[in-house]
Amino acid sequence: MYALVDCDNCYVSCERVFNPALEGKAVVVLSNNDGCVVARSPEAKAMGIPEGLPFYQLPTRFPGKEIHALSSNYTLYGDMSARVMSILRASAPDIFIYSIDEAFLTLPESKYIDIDVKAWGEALAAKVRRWTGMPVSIGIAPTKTLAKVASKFAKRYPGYHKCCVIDNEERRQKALALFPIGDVWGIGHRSALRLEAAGIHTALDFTHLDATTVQRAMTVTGLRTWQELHGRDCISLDHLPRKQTICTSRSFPKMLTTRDELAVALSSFAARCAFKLRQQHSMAQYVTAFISTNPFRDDLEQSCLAHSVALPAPASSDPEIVGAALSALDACFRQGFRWKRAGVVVSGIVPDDELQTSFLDIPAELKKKFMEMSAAADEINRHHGDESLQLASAMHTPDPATGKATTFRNSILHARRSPFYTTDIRDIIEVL
DNA sequence: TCTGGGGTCCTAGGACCC
DNA sequence: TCTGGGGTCCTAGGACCC
Repeated sequence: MYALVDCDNCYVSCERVFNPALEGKAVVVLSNNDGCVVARSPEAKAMGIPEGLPFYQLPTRFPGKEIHALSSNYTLYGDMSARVMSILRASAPDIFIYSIDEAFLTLPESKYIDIDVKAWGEALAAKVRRWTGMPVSIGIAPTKTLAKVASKFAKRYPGYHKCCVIDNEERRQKALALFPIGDVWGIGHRSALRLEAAGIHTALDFTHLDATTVQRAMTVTGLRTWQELHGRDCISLDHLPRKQTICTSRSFPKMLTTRDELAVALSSFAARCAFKLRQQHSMAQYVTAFISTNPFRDDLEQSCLAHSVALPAPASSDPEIVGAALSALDACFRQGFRWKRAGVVVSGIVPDDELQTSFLDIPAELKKKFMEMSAAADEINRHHGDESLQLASAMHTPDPATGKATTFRNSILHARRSPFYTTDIRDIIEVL
Protein backbone atom coordinates (compact mmCIF):
# COMPACT_ATOMS: atom_id res chain seq x y z
CA MET A 1 0.00 0.00 0.00
CA TYR A 2 1.03 3.59 -0.63
CA ALA A 3 0.11 6.63 1.40
CA LEU A 4 0.20 9.94 -0.43
CA VAL A 5 0.58 12.84 1.96
CA ASP A 6 -0.33 16.16 0.35
CA CYS A 7 -0.19 19.58 2.03
CA ASP A 8 -3.45 21.51 1.69
CA ASN A 9 -2.90 24.75 -0.27
CA CYS A 10 0.75 24.54 0.72
CA TYR A 11 1.99 28.11 0.21
CA VAL A 12 -1.12 29.71 1.65
CA SER A 13 -1.00 27.37 4.65
CA CYS A 14 2.66 28.30 5.32
CA GLU A 15 1.66 31.96 5.43
CA ARG A 16 -1.30 31.27 7.70
CA VAL A 17 0.79 29.44 10.26
CA PHE A 18 2.57 32.69 11.09
CA ASN A 19 -0.25 35.06 10.25
CA PRO A 20 -3.48 33.54 11.60
CA ALA A 21 -5.39 36.69 10.61
CA LEU A 22 -5.37 35.21 7.08
CA GLU A 23 -7.44 32.25 8.29
CA GLY A 24 -10.84 32.12 6.57
CA LYS A 25 -9.91 34.90 4.11
CA ALA A 26 -9.33 34.82 0.36
CA VAL A 27 -5.52 34.59 0.07
CA VAL A 28 -3.36 34.22 -3.04
CA VAL A 29 0.41 33.79 -3.36
CA LEU A 30 2.15 35.31 -6.39
CA SER A 31 5.05 34.20 -8.59
CA ASN A 32 8.41 36.02 -8.81
CA ASN A 33 8.13 39.72 -9.63
CA ASP A 34 4.55 39.46 -8.32
CA GLY A 35 3.61 38.30 -11.82
CA CYS A 36 0.71 35.89 -11.46
CA VAL A 37 -1.27 33.79 -8.99
CA VAL A 38 0.43 30.47 -8.17
CA ALA A 39 -1.46 29.42 -5.03
CA ARG A 40 -4.96 30.09 -3.69
CA SER A 41 -6.78 29.53 -0.42
CA PRO A 42 -10.07 27.58 -0.61
CA GLU A 43 -11.90 30.92 -0.23
CA ALA A 44 -10.00 32.35 -3.21
CA LYS A 45 -10.78 29.22 -5.26
CA ALA A 46 -14.47 29.48 -4.32
CA MET A 47 -14.43 33.08 -5.50
CA GLY A 48 -13.41 31.80 -8.94
CA ILE A 49 -9.85 33.16 -9.04
CA PRO A 50 -8.05 30.97 -11.59
CA GLU A 51 -4.50 29.71 -11.16
CA GLY A 52 -2.09 31.66 -13.33
CA LEU A 53 -4.16 34.84 -13.33
CA PRO A 54 -1.89 37.88 -13.87
CA PHE A 55 -1.82 39.83 -10.61
CA TYR A 56 -2.55 43.17 -12.30
CA GLN A 57 -5.89 41.76 -13.53
CA LEU A 58 -7.05 40.87 -10.02
CA PRO A 59 -8.70 44.24 -9.16
CA THR A 60 -10.54 44.45 -12.50
CA ARG A 61 -11.64 40.81 -12.52
CA PHE A 62 -12.72 40.82 -8.86
CA PRO A 63 -13.70 44.40 -8.05
CA GLY A 64 -14.52 45.28 -4.47
CA LYS A 65 -13.45 41.87 -3.12
CA GLU A 66 -11.19 41.52 -0.12
CA ILE A 67 -8.26 39.50 -1.43
CA HIS A 68 -4.94 39.19 0.38
CA ALA A 69 -2.11 38.88 -2.15
CA LEU A 70 1.37 37.87 -0.97
CA SER A 71 4.69 37.62 -2.80
CA SER A 72 6.14 34.13 -2.73
CA ASN A 73 8.53 33.37 0.11
CA TYR A 74 10.27 30.20 -1.05
CA THR A 75 12.69 30.31 1.86
CA LEU A 76 9.76 29.92 4.24
CA TYR A 77 7.96 27.28 2.13
CA GLY A 78 11.14 25.21 1.71
CA ASP A 79 11.79 25.25 5.46
CA MET A 80 8.20 24.34 6.34
CA SER A 81 8.28 21.52 3.79
CA ALA A 82 11.46 20.14 5.35
CA ARG A 83 9.74 20.08 8.76
CA VAL A 84 6.76 18.17 7.39
CA MET A 85 8.98 15.70 5.54
CA SER A 86 11.07 15.00 8.63
CA ILE A 87 7.93 13.97 10.52
CA LEU A 88 6.87 11.70 7.64
CA ARG A 89 10.33 10.17 7.48
CA ALA A 90 10.08 9.22 11.13
CA SER A 91 6.62 7.69 10.57
CA ALA A 92 7.22 5.29 7.68
CA PRO A 93 10.29 3.31 6.62
CA ASP A 94 10.24 4.32 2.97
CA ILE A 95 9.48 7.84 1.78
CA PHE A 96 9.70 9.40 -1.67
CA ILE A 97 9.50 13.19 -1.68
CA TYR A 98 7.64 13.95 -4.89
CA SER A 99 7.49 17.73 -4.66
CA ILE A 100 7.69 20.54 -2.12
CA ASP A 101 4.23 19.65 -0.82
CA GLU A 102 3.79 15.92 -1.49
CA ALA A 103 5.39 12.64 -0.48
CA PHE A 104 4.60 8.97 -1.09
CA LEU A 105 5.10 6.63 1.85
CA THR A 106 5.37 2.90 1.21
CA LEU A 107 3.55 0.82 3.80
CA PRO A 108 4.98 -2.71 3.84
CA GLU A 109 2.26 -5.31 4.25
CA SER A 110 4.17 -7.18 6.91
CA LYS A 111 4.11 -4.18 9.18
CA TYR A 112 0.74 -2.66 8.39
CA ILE A 113 -1.42 -5.72 7.77
CA ASP A 114 -2.70 -5.87 11.32
CA ILE A 115 -3.17 -2.21 12.02
CA ASP A 116 -6.07 0.00 11.08
CA VAL A 117 -4.49 2.08 8.28
CA LYS A 118 -7.33 4.58 8.37
CA ALA A 119 -6.69 5.36 12.02
CA TRP A 120 -2.94 5.40 11.36
CA GLY A 121 -3.41 7.97 8.57
CA GLU A 122 -5.71 10.17 10.63
CA ALA A 123 -3.21 10.17 13.47
CA LEU A 124 -0.34 11.05 11.12
CA ALA A 125 -2.26 13.98 9.63
CA ALA A 126 -3.11 15.22 13.12
CA LYS A 127 0.52 14.92 14.22
CA VAL A 128 1.81 16.93 11.23
CA ARG A 129 -0.80 19.60 11.91
CA ARG A 130 0.00 19.78 15.61
CA TRP A 131 3.78 19.84 15.22
CA THR A 132 4.09 22.20 12.22
CA GLY A 133 0.73 23.93 11.75
CA MET A 134 0.50 22.49 8.22
CA PRO A 135 -2.83 20.85 7.26
CA VAL A 136 -2.28 17.70 5.17
CA SER A 137 -4.57 15.20 3.46
CA ILE A 138 -3.66 11.54 3.12
CA GLY A 139 -4.78 9.01 0.51
CA ILE A 140 -3.99 5.32 1.00
CA ALA A 141 -4.37 2.73 -1.78
CA PRO A 142 -2.55 -0.15 -3.52
CA THR A 143 -1.23 2.07 -6.35
CA LYS A 144 0.12 5.61 -6.44
CA THR A 145 -2.54 6.79 -8.89
CA LEU A 146 -5.32 5.44 -6.65
CA ALA A 147 -3.62 6.99 -3.60
CA LYS A 148 -3.80 10.33 -5.44
CA VAL A 149 -7.52 9.78 -6.03
CA ALA A 150 -8.00 8.93 -2.36
CA SER A 151 -6.12 12.03 -1.19
CA LYS A 152 -8.45 14.25 -3.22
CA PHE A 153 -11.45 12.70 -1.46
CA ALA A 154 -9.71 13.27 1.89
CA LYS A 155 -9.23 16.92 0.93
CA ARG A 156 -12.73 17.45 -0.41
CA TYR A 157 -14.85 15.84 2.32
CA PRO A 158 -14.26 16.71 6.00
CA GLY A 159 -16.04 13.48 6.96
CA TYR A 160 -12.88 11.54 6.09
CA HIS A 161 -10.93 13.29 8.89
CA LYS A 162 -8.00 13.97 6.52
CA CYS A 163 -7.50 10.36 5.46
CA CYS A 164 -9.25 8.29 2.79
CA VAL A 165 -8.48 4.63 2.11
CA ILE A 166 -9.26 2.72 -1.10
CA ASP A 167 -8.49 -0.85 -0.17
CA ASN A 168 -11.16 -3.01 -1.79
CA GLU A 169 -12.93 -3.42 -5.09
CA GLU A 170 -16.20 -1.87 -3.97
CA ARG A 171 -14.50 1.31 -2.74
CA ARG A 172 -12.36 1.50 -5.88
CA GLN A 173 -15.40 1.36 -8.17
CA LYS A 174 -17.35 3.87 -6.08
CA ALA A 175 -14.46 6.34 -5.94
CA LEU A 176 -13.64 6.13 -9.64
CA ALA A 177 -17.29 6.58 -10.62
CA LEU A 178 -17.30 9.92 -8.78
CA PHE A 179 -13.92 11.05 -10.09
CA PRO A 180 -13.73 13.32 -13.18
CA ILE A 181 -11.31 11.96 -15.80
CA GLY A 182 -9.43 15.26 -16.03
CA ASP A 183 -8.52 15.11 -12.33
CA VAL A 184 -6.67 11.79 -12.68
CA TRP A 185 -2.91 11.97 -12.11
CA GLY A 186 -1.31 11.56 -15.55
CA ILE A 187 -4.35 12.74 -17.56
CA GLY A 188 -3.61 16.29 -18.63
CA HIS A 189 -5.74 18.94 -20.22
CA ARG A 190 -5.27 17.69 -23.79
CA SER A 191 -6.09 14.05 -23.10
CA ALA A 192 -9.04 15.03 -20.92
CA LEU A 193 -10.58 17.06 -23.77
CA ARG A 194 -10.23 14.15 -26.20
CA LEU A 195 -11.63 11.64 -23.71
CA GLU A 196 -14.58 13.90 -22.83
CA ALA A 197 -15.34 14.27 -26.53
CA ALA A 198 -15.44 10.48 -26.77
CA GLY A 199 -17.93 10.27 -23.89
CA ILE A 200 -15.41 9.26 -21.22
CA HIS A 201 -16.28 11.46 -18.26
CA THR A 202 -15.15 9.61 -15.13
CA ALA A 203 -12.11 7.58 -14.15
CA LEU A 204 -14.40 4.54 -14.08
CA ASP A 205 -15.44 5.12 -17.73
CA PHE A 206 -11.74 5.23 -18.61
CA THR A 207 -11.02 1.89 -16.93
CA HIS A 208 -13.77 0.32 -19.07
CA LEU A 209 -11.83 1.06 -22.29
CA ASP A 210 -9.71 -1.79 -23.57
CA ALA A 211 -5.95 -1.69 -23.13
CA THR A 212 -4.97 -1.56 -26.81
CA THR A 213 -7.27 1.40 -27.48
CA VAL A 214 -5.72 3.27 -24.57
CA GLN A 215 -2.17 2.52 -25.67
CA ARG A 216 -2.86 3.50 -29.27
CA ALA A 217 -4.35 6.83 -28.27
CA MET A 218 -2.16 7.74 -25.31
CA THR A 219 1.07 5.71 -25.62
CA VAL A 220 2.46 3.58 -22.84
CA THR A 221 2.21 6.40 -20.30
CA GLY A 222 -1.58 6.41 -20.72
CA LEU A 223 -1.63 2.64 -20.46
CA ARG A 224 0.27 2.82 -17.17
CA THR A 225 -2.32 5.17 -15.72
CA TRP A 226 -5.05 2.77 -16.90
CA GLN A 227 -3.30 -0.17 -15.20
CA GLU A 228 -2.83 1.80 -11.99
CA LEU A 229 -6.52 2.68 -11.87
CA HIS A 230 -7.24 -1.04 -12.16
CA GLY A 231 -5.13 -1.53 -9.04
CA ARG A 232 -1.93 -2.80 -10.67
CA ASP A 233 1.12 -1.06 -9.26
CA CYS A 234 3.33 -0.02 -12.20
CA ILE A 235 4.64 3.52 -11.72
CA SER A 236 8.03 3.36 -10.08
CA LEU A 237 9.48 6.40 -8.33
CA ASP A 238 12.69 5.03 -6.87
CA HIS A 239 14.68 5.95 -9.96
CA LEU A 240 16.75 8.98 -10.79
CA PRO A 241 17.70 10.63 -7.54
CA ARG A 242 20.13 12.41 -9.89
CA LYS A 243 18.51 14.87 -12.21
CA GLN A 244 19.35 14.59 -15.89
CA THR A 245 19.04 18.26 -16.66
CA ILE A 246 19.12 21.22 -14.32
CA CYS A 247 17.67 24.57 -15.28
CA THR A 248 17.61 27.99 -13.67
CA SER A 249 15.57 30.65 -15.43
CA ARG A 250 13.75 33.85 -14.51
CA SER A 251 11.68 36.60 -16.01
CA PHE A 252 13.04 40.11 -15.47
CA PRO A 253 11.09 42.84 -13.75
CA LYS A 254 12.08 45.14 -16.66
CA MET A 255 13.09 44.21 -20.17
CA LEU A 256 16.85 44.17 -20.80
CA THR A 257 18.58 45.28 -23.98
CA THR A 258 22.34 45.01 -23.53
CA ARG A 259 24.66 42.04 -23.49
CA ASP A 260 26.18 43.21 -20.18
CA GLU A 261 22.85 43.31 -18.32
CA LEU A 262 22.06 39.79 -19.53
CA ALA A 263 25.54 38.64 -18.52
CA VAL A 264 24.86 39.58 -14.89
CA ALA A 265 21.61 37.61 -14.88
CA LEU A 266 23.09 34.59 -16.69
CA SER A 267 26.10 34.53 -14.34
CA SER A 268 23.72 34.32 -11.43
CA PHE A 269 21.66 31.54 -13.10
CA ALA A 270 24.79 29.60 -14.07
CA ALA A 271 26.18 29.81 -10.54
CA ARG A 272 22.84 28.54 -9.24
CA CYS A 273 23.01 25.58 -11.67
CA ALA A 274 26.58 24.86 -10.56
CA PHE A 275 25.44 24.88 -6.93
CA LYS A 276 22.59 22.45 -7.70
CA LEU A 277 25.08 20.17 -9.48
CA ARG A 278 27.37 20.13 -6.45
CA GLN A 279 24.43 19.44 -4.14
CA GLN A 280 23.66 16.21 -5.97
CA HIS A 281 27.36 15.31 -6.44
CA SER A 282 27.24 15.69 -10.20
CA MET A 283 29.06 17.39 -13.02
CA ALA A 284 27.74 18.59 -16.35
CA GLN A 285 29.16 18.27 -19.84
CA TYR A 286 27.02 20.86 -21.60
CA VAL A 287 25.90 24.38 -20.73
CA THR A 288 23.07 26.09 -22.62
CA ALA A 289 22.11 29.74 -22.32
CA PHE A 290 18.80 31.05 -23.67
CA ILE A 291 17.24 34.50 -23.89
CA SER A 292 13.73 35.36 -24.98
CA THR A 293 11.53 38.40 -25.52
CA ASN A 294 8.11 38.96 -23.93
CA PRO A 295 5.60 36.78 -25.84
CA PHE A 296 2.68 38.86 -24.52
CA ARG A 297 3.90 41.99 -26.28
CA ASP A 298 2.67 41.55 -29.87
CA ASP A 299 3.75 45.13 -30.48
CA LEU A 300 7.43 44.21 -30.09
CA GLU A 301 9.62 42.09 -32.33
CA GLN A 302 9.87 38.55 -30.94
CA SER A 303 12.91 36.36 -30.62
CA CYS A 304 14.11 33.38 -28.64
CA LEU A 305 17.80 32.55 -28.94
CA ALA A 306 19.85 29.77 -27.42
CA HIS A 307 23.32 28.35 -27.69
CA SER A 308 24.96 25.28 -26.16
CA VAL A 309 28.60 24.93 -25.24
CA ALA A 310 30.30 21.56 -24.72
CA LEU A 311 32.71 21.73 -21.80
CA PRO A 312 36.17 20.24 -22.44
CA ALA A 313 35.49 17.91 -19.49
CA PRO A 314 32.64 17.55 -16.96
CA ALA A 315 32.57 20.43 -14.46
CA SER A 316 30.59 21.78 -11.51
CA SER A 317 32.62 24.77 -10.28
CA ASP A 318 31.21 28.28 -10.51
CA PRO A 319 34.00 29.67 -12.73
CA GLU A 320 33.73 26.85 -15.28
CA ILE A 321 29.92 26.80 -15.53
CA VAL A 322 29.60 30.60 -15.48
CA GLY A 323 32.38 30.96 -18.06
CA ALA A 324 30.65 28.52 -20.40
CA ALA A 325 27.28 30.26 -19.93
CA LEU A 326 28.81 33.62 -20.80
CA SER A 327 30.45 32.28 -23.95
CA ALA A 328 27.10 30.73 -24.90
CA LEU A 329 25.52 34.15 -24.40
CA ASP A 330 28.10 35.81 -26.63
CA ALA A 331 27.41 33.20 -29.31
CA CYS A 332 23.66 33.82 -29.40
CA PHE A 333 23.17 37.45 -28.35
CA ARG A 334 21.69 39.88 -30.90
CA GLN A 335 21.20 43.63 -30.57
CA GLY A 336 17.84 45.27 -31.13
CA PHE A 337 15.50 43.21 -28.98
CA ARG A 338 14.00 43.75 -25.54
CA TRP A 339 14.73 40.63 -23.51
CA LYS A 340 12.24 39.58 -20.83
CA ARG A 341 13.42 36.15 -19.75
CA ALA A 342 16.61 34.14 -19.75
CA GLY A 343 17.98 30.94 -18.34
CA VAL A 344 20.81 28.45 -18.10
CA VAL A 345 20.43 24.69 -18.58
CA VAL A 346 23.17 22.22 -17.70
CA SER A 347 22.97 18.71 -19.16
CA GLY A 348 25.02 15.62 -19.88
CA ILE A 349 25.11 15.11 -16.15
CA VAL A 350 27.51 12.52 -14.69
CA PRO A 351 28.43 11.58 -11.11
CA ASP A 352 31.38 13.62 -9.83
CA ASP A 353 33.32 10.55 -8.74
CA GLU A 354 33.63 9.42 -12.35
CA LEU A 355 35.72 12.43 -13.23
CA GLN A 356 37.66 11.87 -16.42
CA THR A 357 40.66 13.95 -17.26
CA SER A 358 41.10 15.36 -20.72
CA PHE A 359 44.10 17.07 -22.26
CA LEU A 360 41.64 19.64 -23.63
CA ASP A 361 40.53 20.60 -20.14
CA ILE A 362 41.94 23.39 -18.03
CA PRO A 363 45.06 22.40 -16.04
CA ALA A 364 44.29 19.92 -13.27
CA GLU A 365 45.80 22.19 -10.62
CA LEU A 366 43.50 25.07 -11.64
CA LYS A 367 40.44 22.80 -11.83
CA LYS A 368 41.15 21.59 -8.31
CA LYS A 369 41.40 25.20 -7.09
CA PHE A 370 38.09 26.08 -8.70
CA MET A 371 36.40 23.12 -7.03
CA GLU A 372 37.87 23.91 -3.61
CA MET A 373 36.85 27.54 -4.00
CA SER A 374 33.27 26.61 -4.89
CA ALA A 375 33.03 24.19 -1.97
CA ALA A 376 34.31 26.88 0.40
CA ALA A 377 31.80 29.38 -0.98
CA ASP A 378 28.97 26.86 -0.48
CA GLU A 379 29.98 26.45 3.14
CA ILE A 380 30.16 30.20 3.76
CA ASN A 381 26.81 30.78 2.07
CA ARG A 382 25.23 27.98 4.07
CA HIS A 383 26.29 29.67 7.30
CA HIS A 384 25.80 33.30 6.40
CA GLY A 385 23.04 33.35 3.77
CA ASP A 386 22.77 32.62 0.10
CA GLU A 387 24.35 35.78 -1.26
CA SER A 388 27.26 36.23 1.12
CA LEU A 389 29.85 35.21 -1.43
CA GLN A 390 29.47 35.07 -5.18
CA LEU A 391 31.28 35.80 -8.40
CA ALA A 392 31.62 39.48 -9.33
CA SER A 393 30.15 38.71 -12.75
CA ALA A 394 26.78 38.06 -11.06
CA MET A 395 26.71 41.61 -9.68
CA HIS A 396 25.77 44.87 -11.32
CA THR A 397 28.30 47.68 -11.66
CA PRO A 398 28.43 49.49 -8.31
CA ASP A 399 26.24 52.53 -7.86
CA PRO A 400 28.72 55.47 -8.11
CA ALA A 401 26.92 57.35 -5.32
CA THR A 402 26.96 54.63 -2.69
CA GLY A 403 29.68 52.34 -4.02
CA LYS A 404 27.28 49.42 -3.48
CA ALA A 405 26.79 46.72 -6.08
CA THR A 406 23.43 44.96 -6.26
CA THR A 407 23.07 41.32 -7.21
CA PHE A 408 20.71 39.98 -9.81
CA ARG A 409 18.66 38.25 -7.16
CA ASN A 410 17.86 41.33 -5.19
CA SER A 411 16.54 42.95 -8.36
CA ILE A 412 13.61 40.48 -8.31
CA LEU A 413 10.46 42.15 -7.04
CA HIS A 414 8.54 40.77 -4.11
CA ALA A 415 6.88 43.79 -2.64
CA ARG A 416 4.42 41.78 -0.50
CA ARG A 417 6.66 39.11 0.90
CA SER A 418 6.21 37.87 4.46
CA PRO A 419 9.22 37.73 6.83
CA PHE A 420 11.62 34.76 6.95
CA TYR A 421 9.98 33.63 10.18
CA THR A 422 11.87 30.36 10.51
CA THR A 423 15.27 30.99 8.95
CA ASP A 424 16.37 34.51 9.90
CA ILE A 425 16.78 35.45 13.56
CA ARG A 426 15.87 39.07 12.74
CA ASP A 427 12.46 37.90 11.55
CA ILE A 428 11.60 35.70 14.47
CA ILE A 429 8.11 36.25 15.83
CA GLU A 430 7.85 38.33 18.98
CA VAL A 431 5.29 37.37 21.60
CA LEU A 432 4.37 40.46 23.55
C1' DT B 1 2.85 49.15 -17.48
C1' DC B 2 2.06 44.68 -15.25
C1' DT B 3 1.49 37.63 -17.65
C1' DG B 4 6.14 31.85 -13.22
C1' DG B 5 9.69 28.21 -12.85
C1' DG B 6 11.53 23.58 -12.96
C1' DG B 7 11.34 19.07 -14.23
C1' DT B 8 10.39 13.97 -16.81
C1' DC B 9 9.02 10.80 -20.43
C1' DC B 10 7.64 9.34 -25.06
C1' DT B 11 7.48 9.38 -30.09
C1' DA B 12 8.41 10.51 -34.82
C1' DG B 13 11.56 11.51 -38.09
C1' DG B 14 16.10 12.40 -39.92
C1' DA B 15 20.99 11.19 -40.21
C1' DC B 16 23.93 7.76 -40.32
C1' DC B 17 25.92 2.96 -40.27
C1' DC B 18 26.70 -1.72 -42.55
C1' DT C 1 9.48 0.41 -65.46
C1' DC C 2 11.81 -1.55 -61.78
C1' DT C 3 15.57 1.11 -56.64
C1' DG C 4 16.81 -3.35 -49.70
C1' DG C 5 16.73 -4.22 -44.95
C1' DG C 6 17.88 -3.55 -40.42
C1' DG C 7 19.80 -1.10 -36.90
C1' DT C 8 21.37 3.05 -33.65
C1' DC C 9 21.57 7.69 -32.21
C1' DC C 10 20.02 12.30 -31.83
C1' DT C 11 16.70 16.00 -31.70
C1' DA C 12 12.45 18.53 -31.62
C1' DG C 13 8.10 18.70 -30.06
C1' DG C 14 4.25 17.26 -27.38
C1' DA C 15 2.28 15.84 -23.12
C1' DC C 16 2.44 15.59 -18.48
C1' DC C 17 3.63 16.77 -13.38
C1' DC C 18 4.12 20.15 -9.27
